[in-house]
Amino acid sequence: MQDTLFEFISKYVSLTEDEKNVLLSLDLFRSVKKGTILLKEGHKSQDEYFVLKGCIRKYYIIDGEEKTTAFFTEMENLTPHCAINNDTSEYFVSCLEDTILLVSNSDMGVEINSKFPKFETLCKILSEELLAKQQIDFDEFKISSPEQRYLNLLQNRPDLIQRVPQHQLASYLGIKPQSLSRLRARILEKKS
Amino acid sequence: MQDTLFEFISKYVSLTEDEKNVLLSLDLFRSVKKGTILLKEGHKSQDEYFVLKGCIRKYYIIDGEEKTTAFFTEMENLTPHCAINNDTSEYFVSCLEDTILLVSNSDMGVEINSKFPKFETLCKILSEELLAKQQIDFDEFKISSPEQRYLNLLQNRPDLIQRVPQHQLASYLGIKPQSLSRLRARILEKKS
DNA sequence: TATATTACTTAACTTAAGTGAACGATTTAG
DNA sequence: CTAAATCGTTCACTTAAGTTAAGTAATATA
Repeated sequence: MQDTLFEFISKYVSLTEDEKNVLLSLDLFRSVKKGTILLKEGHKSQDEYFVLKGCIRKYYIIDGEEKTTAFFTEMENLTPHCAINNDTSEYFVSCLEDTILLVSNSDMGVEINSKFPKFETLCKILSEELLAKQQIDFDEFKISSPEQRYLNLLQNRPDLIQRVPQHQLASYLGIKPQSLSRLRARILEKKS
Repeated sequence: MQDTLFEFISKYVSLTEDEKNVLLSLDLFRSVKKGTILLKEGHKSQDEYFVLKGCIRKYYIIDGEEKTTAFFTEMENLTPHCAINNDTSEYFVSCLEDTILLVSNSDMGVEINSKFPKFETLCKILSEELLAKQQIDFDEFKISSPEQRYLNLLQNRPDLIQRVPQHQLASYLGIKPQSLSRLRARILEKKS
């Protein structure tokens, strides 16, 4: 598991054995069972999550209804808004599958940065990349219809469609589960 | 005009007179007329834009139709994706009003960083803030209907509704201009 | 100033999403 | 293992957005 992490990091910055050991010594790895809620609405937490294996999900509860706005899978990072603003969370984060996470917080960030200065460079690159990716995703969402969004997802993240329950996918696409069922049926009809 | 810039920056990092002079010496200020196209689809550019006064707009042209995905007004920054990836742009950027911009590119970034190290800190804070803001905006967009999106905009950015043409607003809300007209009429009816 | 173009609204009609309900098929919990 | 709850699909019906077209107002252009 550590190896996948080091492999991922080495795409961005080179790592010495010493630096690898620093990372390991911090004991950041956590195994969490499917269904575990990592963060609850109204709660405070400084933790941020980097997914090594598995899938976590971010969702709001509006009028008693879950609204899923994001999934994070292998090598994706979720830094909850409340951790940045030192505020209470507006949303939930839970595990969709048994998941292995790297859980860090800003205290650790300070420690990591002192022992491992490249870490700051890494964070900068990752957050720039994330920002760019998010802008594109947002643009694509805005300019697409629900059906186009589903087709895009099928192209870009076919794994999600397999591993995520339909009703959560629907909400992620901005529609109701029934509409997603119908939309899928419609697409199949068109093909034939 | 410089004063508004310094005032804005001083919210994040303190500025000495020397540093102010460094910034001014770089000659970053540009006045651009309404309608000017700053970036075209298919073109390359390293420039990024910080709006001091006025409004710029980011839009795609899909099947000959403009799809507006963002507006940037006073004290907001647009770093085009193509400037990060050194790629050709997928979208256009144009001026909605006569606008005063701060135009910078990564070459200047190097120069600024050497003469003015705090600049890096400033950029980091701003991009973190922007990332957080974008995530919230995206979430809000996903969990809202077009009507709710319009009402949110009315709450959060009433200035946009005044200064932006309806058909661009519509596309920004993810709907057609006719639907926006109808939606507005519907809201007025409900109120009475 | 006259003319052309563009912007906004309204209307009628079409298409797709929301809603409520029903039905098996899974999954979960006792 | 069984009962209960949840999930996914389908249906009929409602509501809202897309489409096409028309008309008026505002703006830009010659």
